[in-house]
Order: sequence, then C-alpha cells, then structure tokens
Amino acid sequence: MDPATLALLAPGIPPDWLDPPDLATAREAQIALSARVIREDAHPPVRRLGGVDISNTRFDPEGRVYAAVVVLDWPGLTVVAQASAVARAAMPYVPGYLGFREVPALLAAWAKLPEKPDLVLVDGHGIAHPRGFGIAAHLGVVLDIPSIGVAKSPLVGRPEAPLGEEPGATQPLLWKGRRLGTVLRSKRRSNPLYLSTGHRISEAGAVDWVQRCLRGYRLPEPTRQAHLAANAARRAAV
DNA sequence: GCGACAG
DNA sequence: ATCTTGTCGC
Repeated sequence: MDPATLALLAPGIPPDWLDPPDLATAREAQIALSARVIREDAHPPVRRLGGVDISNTRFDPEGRVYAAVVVLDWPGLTVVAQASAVARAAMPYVPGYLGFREVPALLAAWAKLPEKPDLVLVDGHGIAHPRGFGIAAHLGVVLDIPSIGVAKSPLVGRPEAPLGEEPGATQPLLWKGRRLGTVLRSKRRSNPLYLSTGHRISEAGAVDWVQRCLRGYRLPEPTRQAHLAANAARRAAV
C-alpha cells in the first residue's frame, strides 16, 4: 500500500486490517471495525455525491480488480470528476468478506481524486451484513466518510412484507428480528434494491438520498455511473 | 447436517 | 463479477 493511500486512513485503523492473513482474522477485524459505524446523520451538507464500483476480469490469473470512483454535482447529478485504479485482489470473492477484496483498490482510486465527495454510494451492502460490516460500511469507516450501501441482491434478511410493485415502494429489511435496512422498488418491473447505512448516515437518510439520485434507471446515478466507469477502465487497460 | 451466500 | 445480440413482454 502506497503512502498516499495510507495517509487517507482514519486514525486508529491498522493498515494490516485491510489485508488479513486468513478469514478468521478478517472476521475479527470486521467485528472490531463495525463498532465504529455511525448510524446517524453526521455528514456535511451535500454538494457533491460519490459513486464507487469494481469491475473484475474474467479468468484473470492475477486476479486484477478495476476500481472506479466518480463524483457528481448535486442536484445536477452530472459527473464532474472520476478516478480509477487497478489492484490485485488479496483474496477470492467470499460472501461476507467483499470489503477485503475490493476496498484496497477503491482506496487507490479515491487517493487520485482532487476533490472528495460529501457522501458516497457504494455498490454492495452497508450494515445489512452478518456482522454489520458490509463493503459500504467498510469503506466508510476506513476513510471515515459518509456512505450508503446500495446492493442489487440480498445477503442476509428479507423484506418484512411483500414489496409493492409501484416505484418508490419500500419495506423494512429484517434479519433475526432486527431491521438492517430497506428494500426499495427503484423502478417499475425491476428487481428491488437493498439499502442500508454505510457510515455517518441514518437509515432514513440513506433511503432519501438514494431516491433523490434516481433518474429513470434501476440504479441511482452515482452507482450507475461508477459501474460504467469501472467497466471502461478495465476495457481500456488491454 | 443441509442450504444460503453482496460483487 | 464475467461471457453477449437479439428478443419477448410490459
């Protein structure tokens, strides 16, 4: 990990916690770091929104992951800046440990941004995770930045009741009797989105911001643009 | 013990 | 996540 990236880490975050030697250690790191998640609205006024995503190369022995971070203005939601980075994944994809695979690459891309966004939408779960530490919470805590988890499929939990078909319909995401997030029908006839707090934002705040970022597609603009940018970065790196 | 399982 | 154009349905 380069010095520029190290300097971005929030105080008290051991660098070695980003790439644990095994899953047991990774699990302990998640449990310890999850205690730092702030589930209330504790973020600055939003002037710029961020979106992050990863693109993987199929059958790549090197396990390269392409990370992209895009910055959009608010309320225009136009991309005003973006950065990308390549990194070799420290571990394969294991459900529940996505952060250890993708966060390092995201940090490298984040370091290249001249101006940082005030709130970031992440492709994946926030606290809607077995140990309350999905990738959105992971990235948020490590950088101590406001973040929201926007996943396209569930990891744990299920909607409290059948989700309405109309765009805008929501249902609490429940797991073991507790609410971890919100299931949102972002678009008609599309599978729902699974939203949850990442860091420094409330459940209600997370839902509000995602809905405000919808522009006719299933995914909110920040995440949608980040996905396009990540793919472009990978395809450009022939 | 048997499934489920973000990207 | 990734391989990929057209095509069926609302």
